[in-house]
Amino acid sequence: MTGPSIVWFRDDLRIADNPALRAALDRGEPVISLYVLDAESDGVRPLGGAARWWLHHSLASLDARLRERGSLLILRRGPAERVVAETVRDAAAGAVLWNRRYGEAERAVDTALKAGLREDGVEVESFAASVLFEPWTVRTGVGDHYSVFTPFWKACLALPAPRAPLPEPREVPGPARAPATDDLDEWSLLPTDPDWAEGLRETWEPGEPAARRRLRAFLDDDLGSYDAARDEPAAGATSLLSPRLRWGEISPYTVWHETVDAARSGRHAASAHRFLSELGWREFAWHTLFHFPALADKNLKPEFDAFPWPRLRPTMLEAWQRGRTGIPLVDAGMRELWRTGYMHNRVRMVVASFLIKNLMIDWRRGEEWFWDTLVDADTANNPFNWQWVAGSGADAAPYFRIFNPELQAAKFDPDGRYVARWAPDADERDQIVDLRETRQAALEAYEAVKRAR
DNA sequence: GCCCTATTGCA
DNA sequence: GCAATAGGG
Repeated sequence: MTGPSIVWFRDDLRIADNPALRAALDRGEPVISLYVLDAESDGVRPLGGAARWWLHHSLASLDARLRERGSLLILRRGPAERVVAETVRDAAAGAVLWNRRYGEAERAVDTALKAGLREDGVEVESFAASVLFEPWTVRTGVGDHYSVFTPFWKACLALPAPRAPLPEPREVPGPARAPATDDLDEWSLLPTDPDWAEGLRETWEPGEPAARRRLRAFLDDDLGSYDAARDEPAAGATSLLSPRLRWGEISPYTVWHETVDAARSGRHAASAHRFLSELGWREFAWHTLFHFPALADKNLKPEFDAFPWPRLRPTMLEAWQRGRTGIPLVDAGMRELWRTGYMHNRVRMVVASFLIKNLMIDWRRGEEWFWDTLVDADTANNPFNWQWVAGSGADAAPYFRIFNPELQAAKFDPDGRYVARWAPDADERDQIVDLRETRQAALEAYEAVKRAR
């Protein structure tokens, strides 16, 4: 069917290595780039506050890049299945292209839309773009999915290497008459009353060009120290790519290949290997979500349903959220998060362990807070990693592995630079719980899980 | 991807 | 008295 090609952008806000966009350009018809803000489809999780901030700026950046190339980004809001179908009808489009999603609710939308459009004679095609290995391609010897990371990643690495990234298009010709679009400002994605985004503006530049520069700077300047320093929150040794990958401003294929190239030309084999395995954890989280769609709600290990969470104490939860626990490393992490929409990975593990094991608050409350405050939270990695810390997840830390925030600080922030930066006053506070007593109580509560096994 | 405790070896 | 290490949660 002839007629313009619609590229439905979702978590892939880039023009380089975007197979759906590439396929649209190859059709030779004008291209309509569409983004749908969908808070209505069944089971699709509404974005958190920090995510909305990032999305606003990333969409603005994508629109600017499309305008430089002869078109623009069309914005619509509403349930995606209806909105995309309407856009197809209004534009008399001949094809709709998108990059695949792996959550259950998202797949349901995409599958229904695909069927409906094909019935109307519209070409529909989808592509792999946000994971290096799609969930159904990685199987154990007996055909199961993996539940332990190391064999999972080994199996991935034994598959054919991820394809090379596609080059960035020079032109994206739009139709003579562009379809109607919403005004991005009308979506009110940015906070106004109050405007709490100052720290985010100071910290981040969303958008594809900045994402590419960040990868380059990381590989050129920081890769060498990554393996040794990645666990030190004050070292600045990590890639800071997580939000860029979450929004698809850069593709994992690009990260993969540029990292492999950097390692080939340098002496950073151990660091490159380690960094790629972090991409592997990201893959593992998406695969786990694909096979266990209730990841954000249900314990992956059902015996954890027996865990005796005490009645929620809102003041404890709030002290944690605001960084007022009196535990320096915990407060530093929670304030970094509140200010910047980000937290160093080592500190994420520490604050999560503290919430779950010392405060005995259900991991879901922590997951919700991170969902609302992190710029990089996605529907797979956020719950996956919370379950990992809780002990209820895939290849999780055993429950009895309880982080001691003071020892973690001594080990990974020995000169106290990170704590001094984010929580210089934390030492003056009373600690809201006794680390030793609460650790013991958590170990005793864990007995219920062991009995339920 | 950990922490705690007890024990051992050495001073 | 301390550091290193094993064993177990």
